[in-house]
Formats: sequence, structure tokens, C-alpha cells
Amino acid sequence: MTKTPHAIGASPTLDEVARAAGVSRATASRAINGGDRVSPRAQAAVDAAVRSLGYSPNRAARSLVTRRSDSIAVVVPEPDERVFSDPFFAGTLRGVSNVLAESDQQLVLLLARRGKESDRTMRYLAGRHVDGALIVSHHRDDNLARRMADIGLPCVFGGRPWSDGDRVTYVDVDNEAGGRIATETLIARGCTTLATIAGPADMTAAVDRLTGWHTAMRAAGLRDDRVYYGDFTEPGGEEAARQLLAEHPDVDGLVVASDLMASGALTVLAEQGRRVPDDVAVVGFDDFPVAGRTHPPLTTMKNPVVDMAEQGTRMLLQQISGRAVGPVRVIMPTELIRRQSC
Amino acid sequence: MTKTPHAIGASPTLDEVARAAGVSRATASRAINGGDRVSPRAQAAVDAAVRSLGYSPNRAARSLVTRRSDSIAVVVPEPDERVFSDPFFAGTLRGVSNVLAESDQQLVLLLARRGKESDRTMRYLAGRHVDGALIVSHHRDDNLARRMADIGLPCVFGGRPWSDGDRVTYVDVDNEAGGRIATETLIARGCTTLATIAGPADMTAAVDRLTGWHTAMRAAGLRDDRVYYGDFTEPGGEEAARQLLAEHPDVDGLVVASDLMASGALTVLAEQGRRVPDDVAVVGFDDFPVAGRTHPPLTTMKNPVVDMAEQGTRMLLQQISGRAVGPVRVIMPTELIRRQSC
DNA sequence: CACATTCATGGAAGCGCTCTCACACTTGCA
DNA sequence: TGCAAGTGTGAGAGCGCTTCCATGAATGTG
Repeated sequence: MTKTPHAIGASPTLDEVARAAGVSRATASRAINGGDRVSPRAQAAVDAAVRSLGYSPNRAARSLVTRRSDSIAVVVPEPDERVFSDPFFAGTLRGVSNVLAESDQQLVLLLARRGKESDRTMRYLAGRHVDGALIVSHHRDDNLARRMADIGLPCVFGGRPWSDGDRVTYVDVDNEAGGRIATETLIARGCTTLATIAGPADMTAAVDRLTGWHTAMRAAGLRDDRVYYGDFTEPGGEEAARQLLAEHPDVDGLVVASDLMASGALTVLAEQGRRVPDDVAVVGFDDFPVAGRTHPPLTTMKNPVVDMAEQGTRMLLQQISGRAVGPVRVIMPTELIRRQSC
Repeated sequence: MTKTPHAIGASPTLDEVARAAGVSRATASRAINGGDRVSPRAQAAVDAAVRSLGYSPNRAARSLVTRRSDSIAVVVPEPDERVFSDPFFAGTLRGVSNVLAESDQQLVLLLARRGKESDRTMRYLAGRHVDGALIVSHHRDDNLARRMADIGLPCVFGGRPWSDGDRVTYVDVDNEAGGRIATETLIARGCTTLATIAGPADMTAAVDRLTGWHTAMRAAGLRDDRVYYGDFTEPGGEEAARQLLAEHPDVDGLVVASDLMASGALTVLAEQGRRVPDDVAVVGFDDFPVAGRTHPPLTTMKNPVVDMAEQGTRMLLQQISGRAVGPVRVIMPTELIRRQSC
């Protein structure tokens, strides 16, 4: 007896595959990993053995020698309730998962909270237990971009980080253009008394959209000081809309920085008897499913969340494989989706 | 020179820690893993070395010998759009993450879709690349419970699986009692013409809640055939409510199987000029944030999603460590949350 | 025909860790 | 004092895999 066969239930090893195929472990390994320098004969034998034994390489063993983990982390620093039920987060997960599935990598989800847990996360990343990280940071970060750059782990930010945006790779939607186009659309419609409900001032997406608004308003020579803030949620949008209508009952056009807030605003407008779009035209942002279900259906700017995540993940994989040069940023275009609110 | 020191940037190894502490690798390993059979002196030396070197064990190497991966999978078979933006999913992730953080395990997210990807997932699980799996299956499964039992991987279902519920461990909320209590609450209030908007008939949670409704209605000697179906979403609730009110304008009490659907139903009731709770009393299910924001705020049954996920994860960890005996099921209690809709 | 080059192959090293085992030393008890 | 039991320690094996290197066969070149 040369060697004890594996216990029933345990996974077969490369050694067993090699023996079954009548080749050496080295050849079996080569055949499994791309088949470089392997004769067609040997390749076929190994393939057959893999199939018949149901072989699946031991990731730990492979990882130990290749020094890759074949898994990437999706990091969500300080997630609050909102992040979770946010379609943004959901879409991101979907996009990442889509791309990773093709390349047989694993998705490790890292949810950190301020303080201790955040340190734990950074240590984990610094320990290189993953090959790279996709950071989904919505909020003012704790110099996250810098800390990641220091660690030197391949990493892509989803959405422009607050600071050190030039030191890291990130993918974002063109929020500024989006804000501008939304505003221009209302102006083109003939609205003259515009207001905006912006997102939280500690999120870059919100800031950029607001910048777009200011740009368009100034370019048109209109007053751009009717700015209200919400927290990207529906009730937040309601509240902002109430205050806005109380202070500026003459408003006839409204740029809202998210569909959820726009949905809340539409509720308030309906309550107060304003017809949309005849009395007040409204443009939202995101084009999430809710936009099709409001009354009236919402004209909005498309936020290609899944595409963005897919793109970001591909960039991350490139960085990991060393094919990337320096920090790059990709800004995805946005697009006006016409429905009935404007 | 005894051995090449590590390149700058690379993580220190156990060997270096041992040398720095002046002990053997074996002792260093023991000190790091619980400190069994280690003198206080040696322990202190190792601790200091770990700190000063910033040592973090190589998971792959450890995994290779212990045959554990120290990571568990959260499996979402055939996720549709809904699953993602569902607070249920979000809460589950939070709960799992909470518990895993304490035990230094990783959360691997596995999103499968029907067909090929589902096979890939099963192969991954069968390959024992994770120590266990938490299955979040909302829908009629493809004999998932049986397939998991066959694989023999430690596994816990979040929510009662469709079939083979006696062969697997699962944690669920007491949906049946919830449906019953909700119904009884309306009856106690004096409602006599009750209807329900149930969830999709291919989800156990929906079926169980409906069963509770039937039980309570029959016990009270009331007609229990006014049953409408929605898909757990807000527009689904609206639609069901419209049909319901058209066919039974005399209804005075409404049990709705989810807060989201209840929110839609409230919108329709308001549209049609019914006062809530005076004309029609409404009880929802879930106690998700939306319940506090409806008009009027929704009386509902609490669905302790995060607790459930935490509990399920703990059960999974027990199973992994071999401390669990056979399939168990834990049914978490639900509870009436009184607001203004009933 | 002699020699260089390419190609497929297997032997063997070694990734970083845990854990068994043997050993030396301390302690307890008769 | 003698011996058993207990305690802390280090040497070394080995987890399953990739990869370097030597080898021999096949092919090309002068």
C-alpha cells in the first residue's frame, strides 16, 4: 500500500488526481492551472480525473504558496441603517458579485463600525488576507483613502472619497453633470423659480449634485439660494419639501438629489394640492425602482449603480494582477430618464 | 546569518515572532492560540513580540493544517431585486456580521442565481471552502434543505425552508402566532368584517402568517375567505387593497402580511376616503422603519430580523464546533407593536 | 551527423502554520 | 528517598499546493 486513501467524504487531493491520471503532481497542477506546457494527452487525462473524482483545489494550500487569497473585500465603513436598505448598497453587491463570479474569486463582506471595529478591519486589510478591497464609503471618511494608500493594498473606492481623491482609484457617476442636467431640464421647461432638495453635506455625491445645480442656475442667471437639505430618505424629502413650500410657496421647479427624497416631496406636493408637473415640475436622481411607482412617475437622472460596481471590480482585479498604472478614476455618465414629473 | 529576514512590507511570520520572543515556534503558536500550557513568562514575551512586530497569523497556513477556514457563507439563492432592498436581507447581514465579528470569522457572501450559478455555489459549499453556511432562502427552494443535508456541511436556514424542514436546523419568527395575534387584535377591537392581504404563496413566512389568520378567524366564528395576495412590496399592497375594496367595500379590519404592503394599503385607503383606524383598522407585520412613517403610524407585529440572524449564526457556530446535536429549530417570538392604525 | 533549442515531465523544495511526541524539569505523596 | 504524575518546552512532521530545476525526448540547424 503506497498511501492511505482518503476517508470517505473528504475531498480528493491533487495527488489523487495525479495518480488517477497517471501523471505527476506537477503536471496535474499545470494542467489544472491553464495547461501551460502540458501535452494534450496529459491534459485530457487530468481533466477526466478531475471530473470523475469531483476534485476542487484546496484554496488554503494554493493560497499559501501563491500568496494570493483569491478573494476581495467589500468594505462598508460605519454602516448605518440607511446604507443597508439603500438600493445603492444592494446594487453594488450585485455588481461586484457578477464580476467576481466570472473569475472564481470570493466576496468577503466587511462591515465595520467606528472605533474598535474599524481598527480591526484595517488590521485585517493590512494583514493582506484579501487580494484587494472595494470601499463603499458614503460618508466623510476618516482619511480612509490615505490609510488605504499607506497599506498599499489594491483598492478601489465606490464613489469619490472625501479627501485624497487623487491618491486612490475610484469610480463614480458624474454627479455634477447630473445635477446640472436636471436643473437645465427644468429651466428648459420654462420654470423660473427653482429650488433644490440636496443630500447630506457630508456625502460627496450630494455635494457634487448640488454643485451641478449651482452651475446651471448661475449660467442661466437665476437665483440659486433656495437650497434645502434632506438625508436621502423619503421622510427626509417630505420634511425638506414642507419647509421649502412654507418659505417659498411660489416655487415652480424642484431638483431633488435622490428618488427617495423626491418621492417624499411628491407626497407633500400632492397634500398641498400642487399639480405635478403643471404647478411644480420635479426631477429626481438615481432612477431606482421607486421612480416608476410615484404619482406621477418621476423624471430622474440615471445612476448606473450596478454598472459602476462591475466597472470598479474589474479595475480592482486589474490592479491586483498588476496591469494597472497608478490611481485612475472613472466617471460614469448619467442620463435623463423622462417620465411624467417634468 | 541564520535565515533571510523578511522583505520590507511583507507580514512577519510565526517564526520571527518566536525568535523575537526567544521561544520555539511551537510555544509561540500555543501562546497565540489561547495560551494552553504556556508559562506566564513565555506568554508575555510572545504577546510583546506580536505587538511590536504587528504579527497577524497567515490564515491560509493555519487553515491548511486545522482544516477549518474560519469563514462562513451567507447564501442567497436566486436573489431578485426585492431581496436586496429588503430590510430583511439587510438586517440578516447585520446580525451575522455582529456575531462573526466577535469570533474573528469571515463573512463570505454567495449570491447565486438559478441554474449554472446555483451549481457553482453548491460545488463551492461541497468543496468545504467555508466552515458552514447560513441560507437565506425566501422562495420555494430547489430541495435546498435536502441538498445541504446531503453535503453534510454545517448549515442553518434563516426562515423555515419549504421542504425537509425536519432535516435541517433553522431559525424563524413565529409567523403563525403573529398572523393569529394580528387578527385577534382586530377582532378584539370590534371589527367584524375582516380581510387579509397575504404575501406570496411561495414563501413560508407568507403561508404561515396566513395560517395564523385562518386559525384566529375560525376560532372567532368569522368568515375567513377574504384573502388577497401581494408580493410584499408597497405597490403590491396598493394593488391588492384596490381589488379588495372594490369587492368588499364593507371591510372594517385588515391584516396585512408586511409593513411595506400595509403602507401601500394605507395609501389606497386614504385615497378612497376611509379613515384609519375608525373606518378600517389595519395591522401590519415586520415593524420595519417604514411602520413609524406611515399615516397613521402602523400597528404591526415585530419581526426581530437582526436577533434572528444573530441567533442563527450562533447556532451555526455551535454546529461547526460540534457542540450541536441534530437538527434543531428555534422559533423567535413576535410581539404586537401598538401605534395608531389599530 | 553533431550540436543547440524547445518542449513535456517529474522530483523535490517550501509556503506558514498546528500539533504530536519526547524530553526535562517540578511537584506530590508514600 | 523513590517514584508517579503533572507541566512547560522544542524538534519535527506534514497539511495540499505551486514552482524551480534537472532530465530526457523531440525537433531544428549548420
